[in-house]
Amino acid sequence: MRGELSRDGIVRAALRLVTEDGLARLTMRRLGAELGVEGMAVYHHFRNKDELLQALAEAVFEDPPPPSGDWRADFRALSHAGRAALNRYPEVFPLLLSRPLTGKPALRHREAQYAVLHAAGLRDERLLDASRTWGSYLLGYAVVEHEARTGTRSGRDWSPPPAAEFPLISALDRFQATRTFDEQFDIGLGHVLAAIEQLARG
Amino acid sequence: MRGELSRDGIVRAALRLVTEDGLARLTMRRLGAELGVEGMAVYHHFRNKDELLQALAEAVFEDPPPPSGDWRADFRALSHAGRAALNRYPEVFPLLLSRPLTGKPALRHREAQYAVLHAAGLRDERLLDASRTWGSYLLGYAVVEHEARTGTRSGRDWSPPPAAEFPLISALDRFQATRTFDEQFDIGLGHVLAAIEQLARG
DNA sequence: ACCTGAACACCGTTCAAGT
DNA sequence: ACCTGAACACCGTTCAAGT
Repeated sequence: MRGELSRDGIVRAALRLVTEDGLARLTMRRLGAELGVEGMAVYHHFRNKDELLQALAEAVFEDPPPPSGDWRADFRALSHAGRAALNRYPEVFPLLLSRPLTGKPALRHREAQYAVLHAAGLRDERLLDASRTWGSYLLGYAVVEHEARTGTRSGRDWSPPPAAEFPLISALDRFQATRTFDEQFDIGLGHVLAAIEQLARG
Repeated sequence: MRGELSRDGIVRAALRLVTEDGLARLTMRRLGAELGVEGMAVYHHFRNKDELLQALAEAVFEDPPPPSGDWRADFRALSHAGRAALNRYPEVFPLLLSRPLTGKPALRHREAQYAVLHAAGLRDERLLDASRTWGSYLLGYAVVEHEARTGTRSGRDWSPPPAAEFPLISALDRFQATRTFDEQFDIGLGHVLAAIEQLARG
C-alpha cells in the first residue's frame, strides 16, 4: 500500500470524477478520496492543481492515424481524429481552449496535419495559412457542437427570442435539428478542403 | 449613498477587476471592495456568481453594424465586429465558449448574420449549414488568436519540441510570425466567403 | 520517497439583523 | 429595498511530522 499512486492513475481517477460530477467538483481532497488517500498526497505527483488540469487536457489525445499515402483521405481521417479528441471528455473540453498543448500525442497530431498539407503541395507561410484555417474550423466546430450538446441542458432558464425582433432566428429554428453533427461536420470539412486545394493551386 | 449599485455598475467594476487582475481573482468580496461595499451586497443584484459571469459574457457584444445593401461588405463587417467582440476582454473570452448567449446584442449579431446569408440567396438548411461553417471559423479563429496572444506568456515552462521527432513543426516555426492576426483572419475569411458562394450556387 | 494532519488564507452562499 | 456581519461548508496550498 505504499507508492501506489502514479501520475497516470491520478489522471484516470480525475477523469472519472470529472465525468461523473463535473469539472467544478474536481478538488484535490475529493480526488484524494477517490484514490483512497488524503488529498494532499496528490501534491507529490503534481506541483499544483493547474499542472493536473494540464495533464487532463493532454489526456484526451491519442496518437493520430498513420499516413495512408492519399493526403485527402488523411485530411479526413485526421480531422475526425481531432474532433474525436476534442469531444472525448466533454467536461475537459473547456481546458483545451485556454492552454497550449505540448504533450507528445497533441504534437503528433499537429505534425501529422502539417504532413498532410505538405503532401497537398503547400509550403512555408502558405502551409501555415491553410493550417490555421483548418485548425480554426476544427476548434470552432467543436465549440459549437459542445454548446449545442450541453447548452440547453438543465440549468439556465431560457425563453425563445421574440419573433418580431428576431424573425430569421425564429423562422430557422425548425431547421436546426435537420442535420446530425457528423453530417454537419463533414459539410464544413468539404469547404476547408476546397480552401486548401485553392491555396495549393496558387 | 443608498441604492447606488446597479447591474451595469457592477458589471463595469467586474470588467475592470478582471482586466487588471485576471478572471481567477474575481471574487464576490473583491468585487464588493472595488465598489466600496460589502461583497454580499452583490447578491441583491445577481442571484449568484454564475449569473454575474453570464452578464460579463454578454457585455462584450455591441450592436452589430447596420446592413449596407452589399451582402459581401456586410459579411466582412459582421465578421470583424464578431471578432472584435470576442477579443474585447481577453479575460472574459473563456466565458464565451461554454454558455449559450441569449442577450439582445448577441442575438442581434446572430440575426444580422442570418440576414447576410439570406441576402446571399441561402435558405433553410443550407443557410444554417453556411452559418455554422462561418460561426465555427469565427469562434475557432478567436481561440487560436487568444491562445497565441496569451499562451506563451509568463507562466508555464515550455521547451521547443525535438526537431528529430517533429521536423515540420520545427521547420515551420520561423514562419509563424510572418502574418499579422488581421491578415491571417482575412485570408481565412476569404475561404469562408468562397464556401458561402459555392453553397449559394447550389 | 511518499503520505498524513493540522493550519493558513481564502472561497461562494445563507441568513438574521439593521436602516 | 438594500446593505451588513457573522457564520457555514468548503477551497488550494504549505509544512512539520511520521513511516
